[in-house]
Amino acid sequence: MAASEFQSLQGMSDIRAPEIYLWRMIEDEARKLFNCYGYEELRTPVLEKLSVFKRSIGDTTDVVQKEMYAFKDRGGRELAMCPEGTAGTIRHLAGCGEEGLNARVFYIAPMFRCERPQAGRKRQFHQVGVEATGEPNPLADAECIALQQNLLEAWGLVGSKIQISTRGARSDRQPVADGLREALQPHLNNLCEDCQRRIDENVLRVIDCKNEGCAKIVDQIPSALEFMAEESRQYLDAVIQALEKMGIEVEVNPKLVRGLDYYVHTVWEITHDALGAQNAIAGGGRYEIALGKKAVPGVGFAVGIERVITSLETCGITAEQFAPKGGIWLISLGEDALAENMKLARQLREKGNRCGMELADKSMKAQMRKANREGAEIVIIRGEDELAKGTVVVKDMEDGSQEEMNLEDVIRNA
RNA sequence: GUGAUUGUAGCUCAGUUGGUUAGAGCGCCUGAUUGUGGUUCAGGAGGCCGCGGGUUCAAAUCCCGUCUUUCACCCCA
Repeated sequence: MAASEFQSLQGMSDIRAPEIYLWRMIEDEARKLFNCYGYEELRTPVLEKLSVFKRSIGDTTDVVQKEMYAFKDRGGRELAMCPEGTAGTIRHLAGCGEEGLNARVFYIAPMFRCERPQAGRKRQFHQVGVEATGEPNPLADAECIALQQNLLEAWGLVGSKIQISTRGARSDRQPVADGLREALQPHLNNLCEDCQRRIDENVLRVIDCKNEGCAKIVDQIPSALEFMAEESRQYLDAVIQALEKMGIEVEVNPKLVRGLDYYVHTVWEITHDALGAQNAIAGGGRYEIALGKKAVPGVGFAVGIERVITSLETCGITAEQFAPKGGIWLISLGEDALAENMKLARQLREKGNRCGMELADKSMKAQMRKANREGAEIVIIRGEDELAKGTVVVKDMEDGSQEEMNLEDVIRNA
């Protein structure tokens, strides 16, 4: 709380115990599950050439235009900190030749976006995401969504909703934009200010405007899907059918808009009510990204760890549940016992025991209090008497019982 | 980028119309006869009142700036 000259940056926070226990659970469960699905971990640099993001996410998107940490380094090179994970991943895979066109990778990494912080939005935030490259195939998309659902389940998250839609093939973009514009034209004067601007810049944004008046108008006009080629709609249907076979329910929402340029065909979003205005905990879709000679097709998703954590908390899942517990606490009475206990602690720790002790000469009462506070299950007491006899007193903190035991036996049974 | 909002002890917060040594609860430390925790009781330590300016005899309190917190818009995970 103490604000100082050397405080951390706005929207960037330090993560420590107990909260960190939840982070570790999330990461551990993710790695386990990704292994089951045959995904390998990929760690890409935080910094990339600015062009990587411009080219893949899109030059005109808000993410690139107003949210990135972009700067020139000492050599005048234009760089940016990754605002999302797909671009860097595909930049890597695009350089892997044949192998990169049929890969399954996942990442757990920090992302950076220079926006004003608010609920569920940090300037440094963290995502766990996957990418599976390969030619468009509805089954691949369905499997990716299945993986995502399994992931949320593995974390114990309940109450999330999945919405799905399609952006159609690239060739559908123009007809969709034209079609929507034409349909909206008669209502132009009734749209909100933003939408009057958006109708030219990015019609799709009009579709998901939260303004009530705009929403009503949008309900009256045909959905974007109706301006797409038949094959594009069939592709979405195939994904939905495959999901149904796996027992995964989705809500089709033609108004779902995903802003990044690289998406084609299937797009989806997971929302959770716990979150407030930023209610998406995960988003994904099929894409096509040209960062090399050949465009890399693939499908993937990313989950926001911070947002998952707030959602988990409303499910009653807390960090404390994953806190390390129990262990042994050593109590030393006198300097000799203290020195000997240092040795004992080392031996116990070498055998994998969680073991703590006071390193200063404190009263027994103080040491016992600390042992209790640290949640020790067992306390080992050593004073001059025990030292002389080669024994220790072993106390069970739960029921308060204690007995004198041979030091060797204690180490052997640890 | 726009509009609100916050900052006082380790934590959660009081602090009257500007006025003397800035408070509480929890936590922490020490004790309640020699080497035994979680309960109780007694005592104690601990504060650049976010930071920098200004007004005033006098500022935690009023004014300006700045950083930060939280929230919304925009957009996204």
